[in-house]
Amino acid sequence: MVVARHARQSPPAGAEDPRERILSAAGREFAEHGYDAATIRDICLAAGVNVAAVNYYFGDKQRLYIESVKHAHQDRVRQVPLPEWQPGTRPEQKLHDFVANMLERMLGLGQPPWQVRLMMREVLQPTEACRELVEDYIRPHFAVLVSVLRELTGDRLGEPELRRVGMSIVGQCFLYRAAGQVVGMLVPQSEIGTLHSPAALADHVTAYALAALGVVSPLGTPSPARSTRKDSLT
Amino acid sequence: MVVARHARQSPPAGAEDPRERILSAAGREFAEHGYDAATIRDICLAAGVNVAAVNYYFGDKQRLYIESVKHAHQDRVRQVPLPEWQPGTRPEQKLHDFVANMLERMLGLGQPPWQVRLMMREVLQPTEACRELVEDYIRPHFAVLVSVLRELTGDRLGEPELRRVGMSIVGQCFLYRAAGQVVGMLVPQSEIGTLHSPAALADHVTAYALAALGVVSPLGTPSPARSTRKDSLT
DNA sequence: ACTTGATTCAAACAGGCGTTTGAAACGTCC
DNA sequence: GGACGTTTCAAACGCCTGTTTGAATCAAGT
Repeated sequence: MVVARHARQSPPAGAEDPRERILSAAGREFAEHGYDAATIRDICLAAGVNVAAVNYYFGDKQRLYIESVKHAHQDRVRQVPLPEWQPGTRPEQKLHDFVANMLERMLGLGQPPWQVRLMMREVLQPTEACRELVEDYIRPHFAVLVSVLRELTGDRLGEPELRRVGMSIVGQCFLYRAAGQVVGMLVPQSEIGTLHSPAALADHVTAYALAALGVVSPLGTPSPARSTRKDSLT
Repeated sequence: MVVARHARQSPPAGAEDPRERILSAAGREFAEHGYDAATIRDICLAAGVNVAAVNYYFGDKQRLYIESVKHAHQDRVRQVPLPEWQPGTRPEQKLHDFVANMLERMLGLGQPPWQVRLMMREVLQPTEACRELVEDYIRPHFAVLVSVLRELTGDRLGEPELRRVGMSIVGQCFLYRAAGQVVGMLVPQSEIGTLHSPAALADHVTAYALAALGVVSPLGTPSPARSTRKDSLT
């Protein structure tokens, strides 16, 4: 009956903290199988705790889910922060960096990104945790994109049009994240490692946008213009 | 033990055919709740048949799922066929028609498109039914898009590059279908009915592509060029 | 009228699910 | 050492799931 209303009094809280272990295991399971198919028993087995631990620490499955989404979200923000630029950076470079950053975050070859898979589920079929995710994580990123586009276009386009262009850019990256397997079926196997790699896609999406906005000459014209892929931050 | 291996001998097969009713109800339930969360009991209740009917007609839940995906797919192909153009149609017009057609099919205000939701699930998390879906349904559509793009660019771009541009176009539409709710949170409420309506999006995506390919002048320039939205097939 | 096969149905089955329980184990203070 | 609040555990509880069963119903065919 005692519903564990107590601040954790082990401030170091290493990987030994059961609560942390449950959150991590739950995130992985929810990301892999979805809310319904993921079972508390599997989560607790992976976390090395008793099945009753979930009820003890989180109350029920739904609250565990919400907490694990927020936990993954915080992890991801810490791992891949928004890019920051020197004062004089040219906007073309900023756009390329932003797109490369977003693709790296979405397709991230760094580590098996179960956090992204979990958040993707939230985006595709929103639950209660979604609104928080948008406000804390997605909206700030999108605002940066729009501000970069504003820098690129001056005052030729209004804010609503800039948002629409921003959606066009995000959509291209989103397709590869959400429907990657289908893309892999439509494109010859030899191309997906080259023309559709994160780096190549960053070049393409950036060039596509810059050409559409008239900053560089159109795709396929002899002079591919300047500075869209000189050097990145890495 | 008799596993119902018999051709249906009621060729008229109106809405009274139990098999058809089960397929339709199953499609709706699977589309709404996903494979795991959808229950055979709910499906049979909606179809007005006994729970044992699923086992009788389809064997088990998984085969019912696969059959219902294919059924929805066939329905959709019949409802929204590929656009066909008069011999002399200009490629800019073709691109606009294609994009408008794809958006109409995805966001379709025609009828509550549970068929699309079901297929979207298959794309986002492929099962066995996915490969068939790609070969029969998605690949032919994509081939038409690439051929239109080839018409537009002549031989300035190779086939691989054309595929990548095609993905850019599909991605923009896909975002609105798959992540529509998040888009609705990022964009002011007043804009989603106007600037982000299917018709307006078709204009935008087409103009964005044509500008990037150098067919028309860039976005935001005084002369928006000619003929990108003269008239459609409807 | 009787047989035969296809179809429907209510009821039950075994198994997995989220959740609860009550007691044991643990650590920490007086 | 003993008392107390926190944490862990094995076991069980209902409930719901997909599936099976065996009899009832129906529609011809002979």
